[in-house]
Amino acid sequence: MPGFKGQAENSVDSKGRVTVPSKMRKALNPEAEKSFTITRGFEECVHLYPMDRWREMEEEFAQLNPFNRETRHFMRTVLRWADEVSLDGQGRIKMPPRLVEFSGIDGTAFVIGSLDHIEIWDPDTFDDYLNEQPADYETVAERVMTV
Amino acid sequence: MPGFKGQAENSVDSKGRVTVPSKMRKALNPEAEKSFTITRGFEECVHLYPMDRWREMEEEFAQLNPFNRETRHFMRTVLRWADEVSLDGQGRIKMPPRLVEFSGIDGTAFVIGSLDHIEIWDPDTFDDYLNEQPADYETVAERVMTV
DNA sequence: GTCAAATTCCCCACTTTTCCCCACGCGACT
DNA sequence: AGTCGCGTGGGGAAAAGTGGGGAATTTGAC
Repeated sequence: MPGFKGQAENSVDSKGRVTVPSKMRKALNPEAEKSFTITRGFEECVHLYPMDRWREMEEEFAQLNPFNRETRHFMRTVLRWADEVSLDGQGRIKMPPRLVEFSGIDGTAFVIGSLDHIEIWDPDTFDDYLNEQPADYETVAERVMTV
Repeated sequence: MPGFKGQAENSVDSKGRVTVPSKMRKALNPEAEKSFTITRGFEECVHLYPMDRWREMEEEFAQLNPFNRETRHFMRTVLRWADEVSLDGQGRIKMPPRLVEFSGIDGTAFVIGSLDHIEIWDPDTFDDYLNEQPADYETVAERVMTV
């Protein structure tokens, strides 16, 4: 089963609904049953995990030590922003208002397929993010992909 | 069975009743039979454990060495604050007055799903907690999730 | 032991939000 | 030119959260 890839710029209507690009919907595992966990990602974006993948994440979280202060801070952040959403008949999800606000989205969402999850950005925020990067693509690639 | 996640800001009425968010109620194991153990948590919050999960915790406590001074202190703290509560027909629990006072809750409760348990905070106290955190989310995530 | 007061429990009613269904427009491919 | 798939918008039904009242049970005092 292939991972998520590609990008799209879709509208976010007044009810906070965003269409999940059809190509990404086709990459969904039937096991996920059209439902996702949506939560805060890194660098002002929102992460969308298909249910089957989220289950695995939960198991990883459950292994962490709850008596460690930083673990608690981490868990509280990931989990309190998390919410369960499902595709409606039109292939859309409803973004919780607090995640719309967090990501700075206003009318338009930039959707990126990212293997096991989908990222949702405000288009302008994503541009800024790209411009902030100190190293160019080739340099980063070399560092990341060199063992 | 999915863990608890998400957040809500629900009212605490004059009788000390708080609605457990419906999404969290749906994540309950039928085995828990709508009853919980409520007790003192860490950092001025209150913890709510579904009965089935609390049973497991009790077994873990029973493994501890009762001839160790700190073990005794730990057990006395967890257990003396603990109380059993159940959902009413509207999906609410009644918070024991001493836990309302302990957490500083006054009219509004901030409820957070945290996998195997639910956390209940005073909203202002939770804000303070967040502001006290020395490291940001990205940094903490990298430290916690890097093996 | 009895009564009064307070607390708990359970039921009903209201308001707001959420969810689900239906209908439309655009573009691409046949 | 028609059809199919995809993305977009709105309206009505259902559910979630909130507040209050009355019966039953417990607590404490006399």
